[in-house]
Amino acid sequence: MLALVKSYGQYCGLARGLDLIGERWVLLIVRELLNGPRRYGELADGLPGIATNLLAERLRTMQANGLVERTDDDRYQLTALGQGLRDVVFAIGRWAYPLMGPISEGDAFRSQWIVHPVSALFPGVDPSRPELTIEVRCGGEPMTVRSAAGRVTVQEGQAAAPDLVLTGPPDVVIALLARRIDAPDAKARGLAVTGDARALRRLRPA
Amino acid sequence: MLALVKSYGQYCGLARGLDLIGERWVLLIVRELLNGPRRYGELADGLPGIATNLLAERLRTMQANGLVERTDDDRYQLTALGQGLRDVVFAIGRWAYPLMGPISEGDAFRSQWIVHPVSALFPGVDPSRPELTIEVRCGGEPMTVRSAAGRVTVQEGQAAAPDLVLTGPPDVVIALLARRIDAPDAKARGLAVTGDARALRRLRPA
DNA sequence: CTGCATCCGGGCCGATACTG
DNA sequence: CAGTATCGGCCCGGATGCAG
Repeated sequence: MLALVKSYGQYCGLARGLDLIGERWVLLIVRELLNGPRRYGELADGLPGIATNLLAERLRTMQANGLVERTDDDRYQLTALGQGLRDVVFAIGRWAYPLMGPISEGDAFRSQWIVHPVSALFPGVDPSRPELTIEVRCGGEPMTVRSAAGRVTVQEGQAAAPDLVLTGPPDVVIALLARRIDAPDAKARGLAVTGDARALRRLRPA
Repeated sequence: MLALVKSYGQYCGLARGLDLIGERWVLLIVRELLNGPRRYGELADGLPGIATNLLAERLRTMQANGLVERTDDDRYQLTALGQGLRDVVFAIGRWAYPLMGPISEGDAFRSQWIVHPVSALFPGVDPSRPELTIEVRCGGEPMTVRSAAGRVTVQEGQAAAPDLVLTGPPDVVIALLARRIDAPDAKARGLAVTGDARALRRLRPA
């Protein structure tokens, strides 16, 4: 095996982990694959800014390191080891979230990027959560947030019969779901609401 | 400010976080500083393999990004934001720990690197933990693991009157503390024990 | 001696062109 | 669609210099 990646050569768990995930783009590729298996072109689209040769090389290295494998239909998916990085991705996201300002002009955005922050807002199972289906439109493909049987899931695609449709910038949508702002504030910041926004209050306690 | 670091330019919490901590060596510098303020030379010693110019440049960037600040006596220490990375460092360590084999010849090691894995073994407060002081010698400066008032702490330096002294390779010491192996196995793998190793059983439930 | 700065060779990154 | 080939430039790593 070619150890192309420069190892830190330190007997330390953090250093060993960074030998596998410390290179540029690796954790962002993991972010995309945490939502399920993806084709090469889908990954390239979800990683604006990556060069095609780098994506190919990273996928090869991640495969050699046991993070990624190919499916029967030639898509890429995380191995069990790769799935274990969910906690790492969420830990970094939680840490970085407070220092995210409003979205700026030069920032790229993909609608699937709201899956992790929204999932983090509604962890685990809470039977007191109401049945609720929300369609979110932040640009690109619409996303569906569904609360059912106490569990909240986020999927790509529009909802069949949403109770609520939120259309606007991603930072405003997330702030509203997190109840850091209320509906009038969100509307002042560019959000359009179809349906009864008061349903959100029962989804997440203040 | 000069944004020297190449940003991913993605409106995503993970990408924003990696803009600050994704560069090589940054999280390892955080690892060192999580144990308290350090001088430049101490950092260099705790980061074998780093080039001196890189350490200086990283510290400057981390200071500009609000992760690190200087103390009155010109040492480096983490800001509140930098301290928040403890969860990230631990998440990566937990993930990577299972894929660490025994220490190999080319690996560098520093005794302070056992602080995080040992701390992770004994989280929070547990009143049922016995009062116990263990001196650990894995090479370099000895370390002291102290269980007092239900809380386990790890510090540099030897203990005044340890109940137990463990001398041997770091992987064996940690495996014994984690109770993944027992005392006879540990001795077979190069560990020397002074005192009654049975005291460890009360420190951590099987 | 500590705490960096400078210099240099090689490799990685990023953009583009190209191919089955 | 799914990569491979190529190339300029920047970053990394190692050695050395030097000021307080």
